[in-house]
Amino acid sequence: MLTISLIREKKDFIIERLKIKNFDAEDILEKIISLDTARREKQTRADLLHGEMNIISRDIGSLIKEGRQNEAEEAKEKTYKIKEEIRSLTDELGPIDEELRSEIIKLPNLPHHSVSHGHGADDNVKVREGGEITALPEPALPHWDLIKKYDIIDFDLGIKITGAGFPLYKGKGARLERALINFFLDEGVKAGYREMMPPVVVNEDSGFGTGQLPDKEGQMYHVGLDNLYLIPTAEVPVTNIYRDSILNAAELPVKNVAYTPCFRREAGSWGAHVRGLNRLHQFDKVEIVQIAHPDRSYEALEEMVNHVESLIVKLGLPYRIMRLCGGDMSFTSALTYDFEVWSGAQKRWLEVSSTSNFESFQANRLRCRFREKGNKQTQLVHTLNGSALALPRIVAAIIENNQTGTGIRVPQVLVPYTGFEMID
RNA sequence: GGAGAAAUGGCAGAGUGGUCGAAUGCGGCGGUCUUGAAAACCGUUGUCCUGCUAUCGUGGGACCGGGGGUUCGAAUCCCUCUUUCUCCGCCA
Repeated sequence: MLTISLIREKKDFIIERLKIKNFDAEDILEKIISLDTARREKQTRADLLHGEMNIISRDIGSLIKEGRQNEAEEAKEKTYKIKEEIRSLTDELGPIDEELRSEIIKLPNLPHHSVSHGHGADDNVKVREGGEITALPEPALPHWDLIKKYDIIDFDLGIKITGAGFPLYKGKGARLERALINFFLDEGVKAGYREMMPPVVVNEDSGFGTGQLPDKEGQMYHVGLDNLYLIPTAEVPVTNIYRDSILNAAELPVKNVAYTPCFRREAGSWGAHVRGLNRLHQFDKVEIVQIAHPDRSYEALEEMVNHVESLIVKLGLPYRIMRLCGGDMSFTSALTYDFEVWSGAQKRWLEVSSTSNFESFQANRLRCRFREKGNKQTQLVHTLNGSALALPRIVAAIIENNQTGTGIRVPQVLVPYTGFEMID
């Protein structure tokens, strides 16, 4: 959510920046500014009347104390009209506030100046790449065949238990999954992140705080009876730790890492490219989250990008890092890097991490601020997060790229975690 | 799930209708003293909205778990929701 002060002061700047995201903000901004003006005018008037009321009420108090009943009654008479006026102002104010809010949350975050204009994935900019794409023994099997061949992930049983998109990990498949989770968490802790294990269902306030609600309501599983949501990412609970809080500048940056299962309804997004592990309703992910000082949030982003990259390098997967163009970026992000690994048998790049700086966009919704030592004023923090990493596509790439014809070689860094070198 | 009690500033904890944004203590910050530190003493100490001011500031308003109500006036009374605690029941 953009701050109202920015909207008031930099309307034209916002219009220009949002063109990068192919978003026409002009009409919304006009509306916001006129609503805001009306709101302030009425609020000021109401405050003034409240002030008057406070004075009269105080006087009535002392009049009664002094036993001057008649004068007190006269003063009461005076308040009735003022009270009524306040009430009608308040009644008008409610809908204005509501509409103002609903308009403001329609505005996406402003993209960072390095973000290029574009309409979709084809316009993303390759920042760098690494690893080697090696030839696989023929016939190279896609992961959905390999998992059956070695009986490590079972979609049919997942369907039986729950439904499509809820796989059952079996034997060495389950061990591999757990090994990756532990490896990612350990690496995060080594990099200075504090490990967290948050709830995986959240309330409405949390959903709103990180921007899933109200616009992406249909993407989350909703527990109607208790009005709770299954998290689509650990970003939601972990960032909401800091909702409604004021941090000391000295505490920044706050760095947390968390493993959670993630739940996504993925309504309407099934198609040709989502076979097997490519898209699931439930999957495992380790997420890194930082709360940073605004002056240093891009350093933090850089650091996070390097961390994610190091994980992929250690797993020995060919990868590339893409800077998303305006059209492919999320609503809330100011700058996003996507990490893609090469899936040898599918012969395509799979997105395994999205690492973003949200600047103050989430912080404003979260009301998460910080204070510089010796300074009275608070200002909004910057929030960042990134997958480090999302498991299913990593698993897909590992088992496709490391197939030997007689088995699947486990990456060396994982062997201490799995306890075996081959899946066969 | 049943019965009862409670929710106040960073924390502890007063306050049961009238200058209460809120006593007091602790903590924090600034100062005096000291070679330095501690102790002691003095001062200061929330958030949000808004007006004025180039700035330090300063005026007004709101906020005592959330929402609603009664009243000229609510931290204080009423309703409701949420949460916490105690007892009982159930239970990984």
